[in-house]
Amino acid sequence: MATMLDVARLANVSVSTVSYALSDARPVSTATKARVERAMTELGYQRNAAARSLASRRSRILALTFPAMAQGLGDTVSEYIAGAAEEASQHGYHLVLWPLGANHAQEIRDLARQGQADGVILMEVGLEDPRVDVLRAAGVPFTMIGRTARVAGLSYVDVDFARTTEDAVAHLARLGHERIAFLNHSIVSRTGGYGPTVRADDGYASAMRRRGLVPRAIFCDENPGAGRAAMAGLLASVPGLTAVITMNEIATFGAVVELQVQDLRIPRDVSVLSIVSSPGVGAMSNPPLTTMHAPGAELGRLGVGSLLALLHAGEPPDPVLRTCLLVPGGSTGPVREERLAALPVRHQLEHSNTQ
Amino acid sequence: MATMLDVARLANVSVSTVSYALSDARPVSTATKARVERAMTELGYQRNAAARSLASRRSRILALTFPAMAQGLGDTVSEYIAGAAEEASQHGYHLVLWPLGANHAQEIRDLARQGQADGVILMEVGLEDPRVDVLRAAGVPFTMIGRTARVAGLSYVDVDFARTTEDAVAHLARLGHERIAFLNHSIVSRTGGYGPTVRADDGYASAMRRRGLVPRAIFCDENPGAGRAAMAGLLASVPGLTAVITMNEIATFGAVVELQVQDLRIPRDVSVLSIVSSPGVGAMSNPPLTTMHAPGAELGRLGVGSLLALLHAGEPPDPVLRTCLLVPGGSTGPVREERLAALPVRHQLEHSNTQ
DNA sequence: CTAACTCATCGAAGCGCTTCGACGAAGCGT
DNA sequence: ACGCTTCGTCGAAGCGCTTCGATGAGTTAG
Repeated sequence: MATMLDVARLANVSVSTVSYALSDARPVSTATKARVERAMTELGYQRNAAARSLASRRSRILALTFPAMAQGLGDTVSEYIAGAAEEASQHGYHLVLWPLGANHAQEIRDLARQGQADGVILMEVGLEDPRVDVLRAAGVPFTMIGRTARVAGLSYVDVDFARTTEDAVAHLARLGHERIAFLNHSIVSRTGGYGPTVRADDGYASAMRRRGLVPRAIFCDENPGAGRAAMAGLLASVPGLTAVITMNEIATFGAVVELQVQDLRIPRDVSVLSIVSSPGVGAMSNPPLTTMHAPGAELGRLGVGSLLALLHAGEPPDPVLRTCLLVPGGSTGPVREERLAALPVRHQLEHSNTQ
Repeated sequence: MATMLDVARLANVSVSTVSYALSDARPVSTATKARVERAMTELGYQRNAAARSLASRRSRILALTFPAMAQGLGDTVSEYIAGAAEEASQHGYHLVLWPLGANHAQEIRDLARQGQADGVILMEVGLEDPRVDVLRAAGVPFTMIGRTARVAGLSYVDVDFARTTEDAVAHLARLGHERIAFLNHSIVSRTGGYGPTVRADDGYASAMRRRGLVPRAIFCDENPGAGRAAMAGLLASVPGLTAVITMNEIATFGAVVELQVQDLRIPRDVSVLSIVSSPGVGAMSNPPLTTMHAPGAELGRLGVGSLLALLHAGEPPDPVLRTCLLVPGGSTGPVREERLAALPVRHQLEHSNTQ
């Protein structure tokens, strides 16, 4: 491997000039820069990362902790990663993923203190996330995607669940729906304080009540079977149900099947709106689902942006919330009079769970 | 951050002794080692990674290139990552994931030449993978999970598709099945030369022919809708079909639904065997699918092992193939006489495709 | 009792870069 | 024409480790 000294010799300049030519930290004449560049390509030169980090005291690496979740990763996570990687490389940083979950707080801290990364991005943050305290105590710069219960002084970007659920309910209400159910993530995630589950549940309930409608939320494991069962449960307990908002991609597959099996047409009989999802996943169903697209790539970019701001300014930048945008598909439509008319007397709808 | 010099002073030894105490490259008396360790914990010392890499000329980092596939990641990939990470850390290495696909060959090479990693593991290798030539030409040590068409001199670990498909057919044949179809990955992956698709297709066809049975393979996109359609197609074109082997997790969900919709019971009427999958995913269906479990974690470990062997010996170690193990579930059972008896005359089964 | 080793430790020389201070050579206002 | 900046460049001092050769003390063989 050629070193900077080799380049300097070949270009007839000093090592420091080569360094400045590369970094633009001091002016270098265009003629010199050209000679340096020619020498570099001729030698196939690549700057040694270790020497660079050692001398400059920063690795130019950002780490994204990567939950190797049992459930596998969806579209959204992939988008997030791609967005983050792109933003990082535009700023001369390199994004790496660390396959370390929420229970590896110490390990994350140690790696950061070894200088393996200049900052860390935490994904899948719980309302009480042990990593936050550990990293804060160690002075490791970090940003979260998602957020803990107490966010004072922390840097984060997240989906605006309040706004997203409000928009979801608004979309359906505008189409005349009133009996709108919500199929959420698992009850375990709710009791475990997983932010999206909790915030979406709250947001949905508020949005419904604000309109004088009765919320009907159900929690559901992330698999098609549970989705079918949950949908069946909703149909049995909510007569005249005309719309369901889902925030559980895999379960939504099952829910759609159950509707088909019960001979209910989408969207003629029941509208389905899949939120915090993506049109790509929505397209897997028939009809393609109307979705509210999670701003994955954008959050990825913003997350990296926040971390870099924190790194350079030392101050946590303002948090960022982004709402999901409605992407019309074929699964939501106006409520049909027939279905409403077929209703018995008014029901008492309640908040309930299934595992 | 405390440096090694701080530790040395506190422990009243030289810097080199601290280094030897940490690395065991030379003997250090137990008394001294104890003093050094005490000093380290007292100072909360962490070895600086950059200095270490620079001085020793190796980063002790292995990179796993990580296809941020549109389709998201399944269980198997997660298992693979976890296995690889564990094996790496047992050998004092750190596994990082690089979100770079098959079209980022140059970038992977450059990062390696900057010393960002000592070696690279390639996932999702195609039969003609551009990364292989680039990395080989640059002298970057690498191992593959999966393999190219020509594997001479290359280091790889892979699923033994020939053996796995043979075992799958054998399992069903033992239960009396003869009309066994195969639901594979997409036709695009087949024509694109994606190894698993091609090798499983070949293996299945051979296993069938070896028994005098007629192969009936269908290719299918990775979504539930396509799975339903594919299953419907198979049922229509293969009268008396009693078993289907699937190697397409998401499509399998759809296939199972189609069977239910057509009122065919699993496994009474049709057996379903999901290969190169995992019991976890199988459990998402009802009944839980009998699966052939992809040896994800083991391949992860072996992949890292191969790469480390390559790094230390300089010679590519012998390739490793691992078969998938049958994990009984509730979706395969003996063929029923009634269904066989209901058959019309013998059919000609052919090899065909759907998108 | 001494030559020949082994053990435990130390000092110093880098690893390949960044960055600071210095220094001529221009350029500029007056 | 004078000091003053600014520009372009250089040399040297590290960054925090690893690793090599050297050294003295303790052991063992003959």
